[in-house]
Amino acid sequence: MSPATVSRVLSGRRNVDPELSEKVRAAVAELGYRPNGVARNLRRASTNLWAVVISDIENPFFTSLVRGLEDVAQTEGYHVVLCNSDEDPAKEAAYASAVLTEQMAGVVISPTSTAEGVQQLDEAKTPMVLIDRRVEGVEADTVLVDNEHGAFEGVNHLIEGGYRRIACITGPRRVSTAMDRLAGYRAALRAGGIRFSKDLVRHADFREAGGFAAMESLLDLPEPPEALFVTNNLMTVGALECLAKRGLRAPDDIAVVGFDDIPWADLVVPSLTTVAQPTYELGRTAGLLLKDRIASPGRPPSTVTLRTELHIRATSAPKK
Amino acid sequence: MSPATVSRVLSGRRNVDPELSEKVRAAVAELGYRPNGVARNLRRASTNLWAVVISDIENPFFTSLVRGLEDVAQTEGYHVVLCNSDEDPAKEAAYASAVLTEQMAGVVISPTSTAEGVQQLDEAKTPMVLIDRRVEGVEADTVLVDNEHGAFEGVNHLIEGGYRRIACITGPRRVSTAMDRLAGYRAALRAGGIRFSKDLVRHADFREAGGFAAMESLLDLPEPPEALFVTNNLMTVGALECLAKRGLRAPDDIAVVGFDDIPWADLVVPSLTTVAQPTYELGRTAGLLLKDRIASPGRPPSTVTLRTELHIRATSAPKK
DNA sequence: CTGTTAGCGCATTCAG
DNA sequence: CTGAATGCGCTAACAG
Repeated sequence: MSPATVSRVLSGRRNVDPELSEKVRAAVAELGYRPNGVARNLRRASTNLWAVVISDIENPFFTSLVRGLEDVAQTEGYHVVLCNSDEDPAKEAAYASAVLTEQMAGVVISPTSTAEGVQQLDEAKTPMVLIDRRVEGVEADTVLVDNEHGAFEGVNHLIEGGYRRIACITGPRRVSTAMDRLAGYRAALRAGGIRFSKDLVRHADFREAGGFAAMESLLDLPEPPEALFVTNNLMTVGALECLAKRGLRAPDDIAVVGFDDIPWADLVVPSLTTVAQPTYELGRTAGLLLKDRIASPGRPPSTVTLRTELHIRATSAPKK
Repeated sequence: MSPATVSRVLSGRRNVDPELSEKVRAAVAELGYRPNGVARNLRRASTNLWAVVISDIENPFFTSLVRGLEDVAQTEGYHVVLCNSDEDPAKEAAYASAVLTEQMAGVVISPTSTAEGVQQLDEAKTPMVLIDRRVEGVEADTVLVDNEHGAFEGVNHLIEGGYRRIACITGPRRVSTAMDRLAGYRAALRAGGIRFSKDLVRHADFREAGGFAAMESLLDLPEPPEALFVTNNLMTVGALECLAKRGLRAPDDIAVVGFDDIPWADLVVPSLTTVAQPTYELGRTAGLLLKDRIASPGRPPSTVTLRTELHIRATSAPKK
């Protein structure tokens, strides 16, 4: 029997005599034969690996997203390689390089501020899906949430609760997500007839320590805010820690709305009001887009925008 | 110039004339040449991939562990492939099979109850590190925590708080971790002069719903417990949800100690007392063991046991 | 429908 | 120290 026949049977080609096919299967079972995936990859000039490049798997936002992606990958016959960029453009670039040399089939990536790796992959025409953030000058499939609208809803909810002096802690200016959410904050203020004040806005780094420091600086204002909108989960945690350290409580001393849900938010007291993102769906959608991109590389890129959902809990209770 | 020379330069062999070496580097930069990792893998008969097979990346226990592993992998030049087994032996076996056909360099695995995949990998002599759980009949490098001692400390802490009727929700009988922690619970009762009662023990499935159901059944006892020890984080969350649903509060109605920390446990009120595991270190240690195993396959297997740490917070306040 | 053949790109012989 | 030649195991193209 020829190797070609075996190959055909094992790759599930149809044009093989059922009888021969059965003989092959029997022999395979008998000998415990196992195809060599690496050789197959070399021949096909592509692997069955997807890379997911995110800033940190320890952030629950990404954890759930990765889970969604991995579920799609599994049903489509791919494996997911986990890459933590830690928001470091150099690490992102290093992983992009690895994607190319290891001939991975595709990439799902949340770009760092300079998006070095993204550029590299774009030039190499690697199947790629951007998640969470847009990148100027790169035309690629993208999965986002309605950041501006979500922020609007969160801040508007505070305004409806009677708060007017509302601060905002957002992310770096170079990150689209930070700017989109800030825009939603401004739009809500405008709609509520509240004047925007630069003094109540802080740009931090999307991390816990950044949120902590920003909160400190806001509390040290001559006239501290009576409510706060924070544009991601880690900075929200940092801000809450700062409040706890100063003996302040939400919502009595300052009302709080955060972007991104945190695990088991319902259990904690006082429970945190959030603009929740459909994180699992984000990952799942990215996986489906990547699959399509691989199947038809020529197709024009599409952007999918998913909706956020305001989860009203205790920290945003109306002003007394 | 010959391909062999280029190969030698790029793999950092010493025996190449510095001048030629420089010329190669220049040409590589000039032409934007990129070595083909897949071909290298075929030739070397091994890839630079590590698989990490865990039940669910959405469980913070595994998230942090994977982060620790990935950090080691990165410094050692490996990539981490993420595999969610969902405690399903069939999925575990499927991933084990993929590890073999894709010629991955090693595996870090948290075995399911029947450990089908683990057996497969063991027979194939794949470099493998077991985490979190032991497997009967498999001699492999293992990273554990001192489960019995950790459980002892947690339960003893409740006893010292004046509680005597202490229940325990643990995991399946086939999982070593569940039994080790149950043993610690029994030992603490014995040391405290409290009679062990089977009626106060529940075996659930290490998931949220299981913890919820077990809590219900304990609360429905003619004489419900006054304190509770739960042997993992998800079941603890389930138990707390059950309490919340019934309008009961910890520690006033029932004191609670959980195994595994949960993210930002300090922020929540009432904050949860836990037997915390060094999850990042668990992953890091597994990575270091795997590296050593790959370097010297003949070496006898070793087991590393890390210490848990009792984090005393509000839900275990002494009995009034 | 099946067999023969060639070559993917590299690392490793072995000669020189 | 360098170059030429071989083969890792598979699949695609072609011939029968």
